[in-house]
Amino acid sequence: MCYNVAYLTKRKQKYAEHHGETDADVERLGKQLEAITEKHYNASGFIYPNLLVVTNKRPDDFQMLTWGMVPFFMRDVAHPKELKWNTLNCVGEKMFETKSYKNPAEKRRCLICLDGFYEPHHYKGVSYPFFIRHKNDDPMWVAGLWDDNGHIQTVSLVTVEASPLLGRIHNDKKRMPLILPHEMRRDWLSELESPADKDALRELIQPYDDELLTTYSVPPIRSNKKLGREAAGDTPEALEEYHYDALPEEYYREVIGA
DNA sequence: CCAGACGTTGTT
DNA sequence: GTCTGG
DNA sequence: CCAGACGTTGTT
DNA sequence: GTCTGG
Repeated sequence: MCYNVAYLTKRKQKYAEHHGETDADVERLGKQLEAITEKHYNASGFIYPNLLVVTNKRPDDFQMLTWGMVPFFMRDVAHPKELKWNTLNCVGEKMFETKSYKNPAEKRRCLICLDGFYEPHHYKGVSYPFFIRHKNDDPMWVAGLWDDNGHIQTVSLVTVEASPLLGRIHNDKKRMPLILPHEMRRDWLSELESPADKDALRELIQPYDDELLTTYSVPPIRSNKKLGREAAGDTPEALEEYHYDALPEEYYREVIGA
């Protein structure tokens, strides 16, 4: 889906430590995070939550932007829910060519800071939610595009072709968020000054290294009779591994590759 | 030319 | 604001 | 969340 | 009234 995410559910300071270059940076970023009270165990994009981001305009600050990008030219739209089309995700491979994203792709990129994200796995006509995070629980730096139409600052999450592991999990659409390797995250925010810069940026649009990820099935976020389990909602339970008897043990191993 | 779109992939 | 489709 | 739909699907 | 889809 790339429509459900978790952030700030664990030690806030980790985000500051990962992004700050100096001790002073880390301290300042840490203070910014302390001021942020919003966090989500499982937020659906369709409620248009705020996301924790670092933009190219302010690469050394955390900010909260509304999920669902409202293009700058939609001057009379006050909120993404008023848009007539879906801007929660942006297909990374096409971002320079699409009308709504081309401008943000060139000038307004950002990092979305996550603990992890959810993808649906389809088995015998039923959809099972899986959570994906770093094996070592590091924060995830996901590519985003942002915009400002004079009323609201908004963000779209960039997606890319799925890696082998994510393709087995998200087995109908085979897409995943564009997760940036930690050492590449600031490259996503760099200014484009030449065609070569644009090519370099395009090079970042790759599936992530599966070796760094772990994934497991979790309870449904909303009630769903087919899954035979109470909904977890946006609570700590949403992140906890939950085994579905309908999915054979052997099948789990094949999918997850464990 | 001009009206209309502008986007992506979930679930209950 | 800019592209697409009729 | 909230606007919009709310339905079915023949052949020898 | 309740489900679906964005």
